[in-house]
Amino acid sequence: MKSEPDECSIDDALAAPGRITPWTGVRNYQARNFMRDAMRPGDGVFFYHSSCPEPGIAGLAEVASAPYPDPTQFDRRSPYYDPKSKPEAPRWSMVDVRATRKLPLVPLLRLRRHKPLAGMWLLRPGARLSITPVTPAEWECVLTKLVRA
DNA sequence: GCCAACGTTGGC
DNA sequence: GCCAACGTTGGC
Repeated sequence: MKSEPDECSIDDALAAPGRITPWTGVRNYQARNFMRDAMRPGDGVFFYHSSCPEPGIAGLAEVASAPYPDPTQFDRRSPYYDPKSKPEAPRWSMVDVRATRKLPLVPLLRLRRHKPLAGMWLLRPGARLSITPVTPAEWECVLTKLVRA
């Protein structure tokens, strides 16, 4: 899951009450579908820093709730307000995320150079999705081969 | 700040 | 349902 460290860094997420970050504001259908249809409480999450001087995996987290409607879609004062979404048929879902641990940064460049990860959704050419799936093999690979002690 | 890639919108 | 225009993302 991508987060701009200016908005919410891994340090911010670890300092939040209960280490919980409500993952509001996703307004892309494919990313929403991953949260709504594929994520389960306890699933592992790479906390990725994007749009910053050193993009890369900055920490670990886990899915901490079932999917539920994102309340910001109904909040007129929110930048994520969606006038076309109705409370009786919410358009946007979210999950809560619990930060578990900060990692020595695994830079995007190192991910790209590691051939076994070539198929990772995050690394696909032109990939912009803020939420992308990680296979068990990719998870293990990052943790055992790329995280410096 | 640039720009390529991609998603969304809306006219037809 | 097509497609051009536009907006956004995000690495560089």
